[in-house]
Amino acid sequence: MNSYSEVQIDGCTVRVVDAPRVESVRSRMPGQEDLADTAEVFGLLGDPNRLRLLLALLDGELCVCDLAAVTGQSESAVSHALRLLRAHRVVAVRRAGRMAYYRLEDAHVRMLLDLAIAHTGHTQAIHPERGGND
Amino acid sequence: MNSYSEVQIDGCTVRVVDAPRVESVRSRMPGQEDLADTAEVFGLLGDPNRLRLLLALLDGELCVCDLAAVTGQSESAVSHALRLLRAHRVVAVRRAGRMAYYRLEDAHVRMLLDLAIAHTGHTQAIHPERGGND
DNA sequence: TGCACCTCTGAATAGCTGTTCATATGTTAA
DNA sequence: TTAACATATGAACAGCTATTCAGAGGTGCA
Repeated sequence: MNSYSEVQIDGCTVRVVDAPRVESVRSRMPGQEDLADTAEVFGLLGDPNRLRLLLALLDGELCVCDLAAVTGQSESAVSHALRLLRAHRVVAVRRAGRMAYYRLEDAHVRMLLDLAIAHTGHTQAIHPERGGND
Repeated sequence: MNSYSEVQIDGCTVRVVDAPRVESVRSRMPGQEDLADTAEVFGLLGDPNRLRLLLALLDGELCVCDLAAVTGQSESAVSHALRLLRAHRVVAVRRAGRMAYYRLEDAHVRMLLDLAIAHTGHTQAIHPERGGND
């Protein structure tokens, strides 16, 4: 006998098993806007090429063509990616003549990257046969 | 007088500005496989609905229908999302009769979620208005 | 057994995303 | 000024993704 109950959520009747728990978790859930922002940041890190760009910037600023060389992408693709990252305040640009030097701007993102790197190192220690780079 | 040089990368001649820096960053870059894995994890967190699911699981396990109620998705959508997360070992399932209780399995992902939660809202306080640039 | 229930799955579709190509903008040097 | 240069941008296309719908397991109860 799995006692479940019916609860009103957003005007709809929904079947739930642990009603108070559901209400509690729901109340602690971040607002839709914060959630969308957070998901967007994760989404930006979810593309291998953008991730490479950001990891390359961990040590300091680099110009577009060097970023292209480091990450193995076309300069156009890099520029498009940087535009996205710039729009979300993840990177910032310093213009010097016709060069554009990009740097990591978001301290939060830097923490996420550091955490990710720390864990890939761990994976590497466990699977040394994978190698450090190509 | 922007002295740049030409470097061989993957058999292609590429124009770079700071050649030693490019080589140094390139050598520190994680391997393609690790990078893809990391990006995939971030990608999983990059969808608002999946993010909601995972945040709901921070406090402990929940069944599919309660997850649907908490996150406001259809049970089918939740099941599909959980299947993906399960395939990547981010969540694990405990079956009890016809119920399926899901829990967070990946400690790394839990850290990322905690970090994200800790920072939600702060961004708003620091940057009251977003989207002035570009 | 029959039936309601919870979850899972496959197929299909609509929407998003990242890349490329061509071109524009702005800069430096000759 | 002209030419080479560094980056930025728009359009378009291919590939991916998340949702919905319909239905298929399995499970518990009468």
